[in-house]
Amino acid sequence: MSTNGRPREFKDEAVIDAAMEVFWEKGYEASSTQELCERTGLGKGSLYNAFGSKHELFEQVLRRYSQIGLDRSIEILGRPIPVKERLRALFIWAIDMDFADPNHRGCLAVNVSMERAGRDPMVERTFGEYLQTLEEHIIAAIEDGIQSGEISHKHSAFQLAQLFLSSYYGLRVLNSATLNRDRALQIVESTLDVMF
Amino acid sequence: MSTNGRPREFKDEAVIDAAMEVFWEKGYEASSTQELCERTGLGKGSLYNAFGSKHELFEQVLRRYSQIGLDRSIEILGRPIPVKERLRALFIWAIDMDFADPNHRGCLAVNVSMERAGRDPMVERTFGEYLQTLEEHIIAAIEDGIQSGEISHKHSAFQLAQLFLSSYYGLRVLNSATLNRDRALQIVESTLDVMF
DNA sequence: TAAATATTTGACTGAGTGGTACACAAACCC
DNA sequence: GGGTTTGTGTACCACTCAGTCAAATATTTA
Repeated sequence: MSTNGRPREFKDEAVIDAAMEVFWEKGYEASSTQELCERTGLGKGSLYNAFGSKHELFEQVLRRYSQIGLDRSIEILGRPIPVKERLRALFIWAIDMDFADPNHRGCLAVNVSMERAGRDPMVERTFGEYLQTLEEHIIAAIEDGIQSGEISHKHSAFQLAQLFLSSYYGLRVLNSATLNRDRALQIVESTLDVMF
Repeated sequence: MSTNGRPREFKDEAVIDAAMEVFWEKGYEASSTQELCERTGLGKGSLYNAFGSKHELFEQVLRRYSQIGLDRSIEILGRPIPVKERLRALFIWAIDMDFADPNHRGCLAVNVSMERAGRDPMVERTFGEYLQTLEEHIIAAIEDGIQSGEISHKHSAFQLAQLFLSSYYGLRVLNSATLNRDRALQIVESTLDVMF
């Protein structure tokens, strides 16, 4: 094609990961380009040359975050254990994430979806696509459980998946305010207990 | 006490309501003092004289929002109808709020709790207190239902209340991304169906 | 009317914002 | 080596941010 120029001194992936930390801690608005530069190690010129704008960098961060979360969720939902245990594992993984960081920064995707609800089509689209894919996998897992007889067919897989998803995200909202791991685990048990 | 000076030309309540609209649309960070002044009709001096800082004004907004929501929730939970219908009414009221505004701004308290999760003790405290009070009233309503025989005592009121609350807030997260009223109503029916 | 007090106004501050311009550096191809 | 291309570092841009302040104004009490 064309001759090469000076090679980049960084890997895009590493920069996106570093930027992710900033957006995760501060949210979108409160993350300044200056801090983004400091934490990624890039100068402004490099950062803007490579990513175009704060918002485009943010888009890549959100896509990567969603992809990682989705990969992990799908892995958990595919484990060779009872479906109820897979759903419990998904809950517990989320709780571990919520309480892993000392300043309980929660879930980046949920945080920014709420922060920018109704004003950022990119965020709505990205989070919406993520949700749809996650839902499909949850429905599939529950359907497996119904077919194998593990789960009663009193409710449809679709109904149960919806209940799971709303409870799953509600839990994370509650975690941001109540900050109590044991309480979160109680909610998980209640939810699974009522669902099955 | 002391002699009066020039009287205020505004009612605090009206200013807080106007500021609420701004924070609701934009979130905390993205609401500028300038827009706050324009929409409240106050000059900067008056606003700072009366409320001290953007953050203190925000605190009053959040308190007022929570109080209004709590009053309404308690009213709904006290209606002389079956408990299941009260919980359904609470769900539907929330959905109506989420979809009332054309740019679906959602729930102010949830939005800012997520936006400022882990970085704003005032928000955590205010939302936490609100949640605790709401939970108490939901538990009381469900206990009524259990005692009257409307609800089976297969699960405790505490368990069911937790499931309701997580599903309730999860629904609002999902609403911010999927933007589909019918879908939200389906989730409500699924949740109530599985719960009872 | 005059003193005392509280509120309003809007210009102003210093720091910080996202983003740009451009000189310079480092690679490739001939 | 030149010529081209791309990346980097930094000074700089116009603008916005939250917050301040002194002067003007409106009220009550004396």
